[in-house]
Amino acid sequence: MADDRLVNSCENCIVAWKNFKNLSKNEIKLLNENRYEATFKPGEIIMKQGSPASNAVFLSSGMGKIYIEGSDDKNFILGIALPSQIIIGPGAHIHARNSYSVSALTIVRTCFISMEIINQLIRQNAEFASGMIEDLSLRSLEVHNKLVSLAHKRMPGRLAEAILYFSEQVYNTDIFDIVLSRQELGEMTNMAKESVVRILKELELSGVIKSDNSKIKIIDKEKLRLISERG
Amino acid sequence: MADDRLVNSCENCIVAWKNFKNLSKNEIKLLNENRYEATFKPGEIIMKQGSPASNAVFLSSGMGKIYIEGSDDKNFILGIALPSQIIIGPGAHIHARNSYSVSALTIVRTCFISMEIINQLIRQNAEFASGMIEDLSLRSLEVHNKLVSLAHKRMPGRLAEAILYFSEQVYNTDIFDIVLSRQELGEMTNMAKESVVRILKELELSGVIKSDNSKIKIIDKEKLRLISERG
DNA sequence: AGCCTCCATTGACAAATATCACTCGTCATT
DNA sequence: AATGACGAGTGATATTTGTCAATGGAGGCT
Repeated sequence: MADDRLVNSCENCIVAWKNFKNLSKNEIKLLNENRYEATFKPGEIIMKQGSPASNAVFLSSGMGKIYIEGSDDKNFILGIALPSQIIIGPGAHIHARNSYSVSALTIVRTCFISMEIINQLIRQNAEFASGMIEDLSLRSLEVHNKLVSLAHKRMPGRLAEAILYFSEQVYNTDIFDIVLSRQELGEMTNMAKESVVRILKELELSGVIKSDNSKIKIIDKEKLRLISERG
Repeated sequence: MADDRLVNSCENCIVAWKNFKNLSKNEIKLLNENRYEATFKPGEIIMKQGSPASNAVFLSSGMGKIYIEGSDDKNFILGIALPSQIIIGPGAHIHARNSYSVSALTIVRTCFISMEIINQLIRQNAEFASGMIEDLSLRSLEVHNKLVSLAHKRMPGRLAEAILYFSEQVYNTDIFDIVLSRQELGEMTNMAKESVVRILKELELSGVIKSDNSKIKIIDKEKLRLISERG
């Protein structure tokens, strides 16, 4: 039977979650036989906050926006979903509900793997469980950092931090086309879109970055880092 | 050999972490033989942010303050450490450093258990590992909530939330003596101590609570909840 | 008793940030 | 080519919140 899936197999997948390295051949096979692919267009919702967390999601290509939906359309963007990560909210292990939503920013190709399989692997493979703990801890640390950032930094610091995030965690270059609108950049740094615009301009005037519409170029990374750290 | 420790044994400990229920008799024995007790006076530091996360801490009595130390003495209080919880930062599973500090608010009696033991148990007991994942997830969810709260709520909402937290998670009653100073209440809700005072007064004037120095009494819980949720 | 320190409280003011109202492009659709 | 929707950008203004300075009370220590 021909397999017309986009990703041939978990075994040789080059964007597999690092923790899958801890699985045996048979366990990988189990994964591979129980994964489902789907492709999303920009704007489409991949995972919906509050709905049953029945699957873990993995991106094989593209970028997603991970965000918490608050009341009155006030969203908070936690970060960008990328390949090689497991996308699964902390709620999955508690009440089996998604703790956040994920929507496609570009064309996104995904693999879905049932939480039943994931939980089975956790129970039967201690190294895998450890890897899951590590991943959860890492996410937790990131959220801790966000918390401190929100609590202690003023707008320029938070925006500088976001720019560094995109440069270092998402694009791995100092010049990039940012996928987020000013509005979304505001939802990520907790500021009004007008403030994003103004502070972006300030950063440009002080020679730290160059920003033209969606294009952002970091001119003085050290200064940017200083602004990010000083708050 | 006489054992003069305050807690007789992990086996019949009534404030044990719930996940220890997943351990076998032998594993409990291992815990019990490798735990160390210490008593702290108010103000003393139980766990220091940045220092090696060599132990998990458990309170057998008293209350602690879990806080992140930012730059320039700007702390952020994450919550109150209580008995029956495991106190261990997410950093322990990543780079073996404490992600936050914990200091005693009252006289605190603690058990320390080495991370080596904890990690060994994670590796050899899948149920225990699952329980650890659950705990981490729960903490993660709490921090997510804090994040949304900070980002979307104004001061009265955040303070109302903190009061409800103390009422429901810490004291389990509607009238209590709060252990935190106004300053610390501010560090928990991200507001200046003067603002804490002012909003406490507003809440009192609108008949939601009664507050006299450290004594807080919730008069209208529904209204308080409304303020907390509406932001 | 007198002194000292810490904390709560208050009022006046300043700083940070949001909101509103509007203009201007750009791009897709008719 | 005209229309409309959406996002970027700008200036004026309002709101929220922090900072500063000062006062007073409670408790511990000499």
